[in-house]
Amino acid sequence: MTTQKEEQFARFAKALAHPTRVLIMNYLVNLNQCCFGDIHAELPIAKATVSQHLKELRTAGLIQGSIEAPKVKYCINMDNWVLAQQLFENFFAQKLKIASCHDS
Amino acid sequence: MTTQKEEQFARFAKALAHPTRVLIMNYLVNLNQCCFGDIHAELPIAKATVSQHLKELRTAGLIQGSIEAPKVKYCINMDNWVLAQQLFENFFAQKLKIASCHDS
DNA sequence: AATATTGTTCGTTATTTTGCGAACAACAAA
DNA sequence: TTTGTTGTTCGCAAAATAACGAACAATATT
Repeated sequence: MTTQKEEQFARFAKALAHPTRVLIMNYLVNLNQCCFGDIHAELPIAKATVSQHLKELRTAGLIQGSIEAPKVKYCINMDNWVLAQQLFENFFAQKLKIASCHDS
Repeated sequence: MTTQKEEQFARFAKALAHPTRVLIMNYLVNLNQCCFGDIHAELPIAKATVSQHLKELRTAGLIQGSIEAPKVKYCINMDNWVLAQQLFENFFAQKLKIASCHDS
């Protein structure tokens, strides 16, 4: 069936499968520091929802957070960022052997 | 809020957010032709479920199918494959400005 | 015309996701 | 010690996803 690589790839893809989470990732990539409040301020949604999206990104390993009381600082998880980058690069690097279909 | 690019990125990511769909994509990338039955034969799941996954990939624009009675031939959608490739490449090409956090 | 092959669609069930407000926890500040 | 700030967790509701068998549709074959 599916390989470990495919499972991991799908896990990363799933974490990125929501516009809000993509926005959060883009936001984090372009900052050298930011806390929950900064992220929440960027979004038109309740803080409970923001917290939940952050949790999913954290669970997927794409970000990490540390407590700097009374704030919580978030950032990209370097190791997994690189891993995800490689997985997606490999995925799209595959040479297509297509005799393209018509229609859709 | 979220941009069109982010929306599209999330849509592609969502399509790739399930191991079975990743497997289907990898399978299609490496063949120059294949029909529903070939894909179904690769998977340990009911054909109704396979059909549903194919539909999602089709809706997301990553694949396309054409009828070659009585079979249905599937292949990668070139245009959107390239688009997705670019979106993911741009996403991961962003230079990180990280003062990394600790913990997780 | 009857039958077989190939996939899709329908209807159902179970699970997960998304979103919110309210309650809570942890710490800082007054 | 009381109050304020900052986030997380809880409980809930609505919607979407995943999976299946059965029924169906379209075309080949006999």
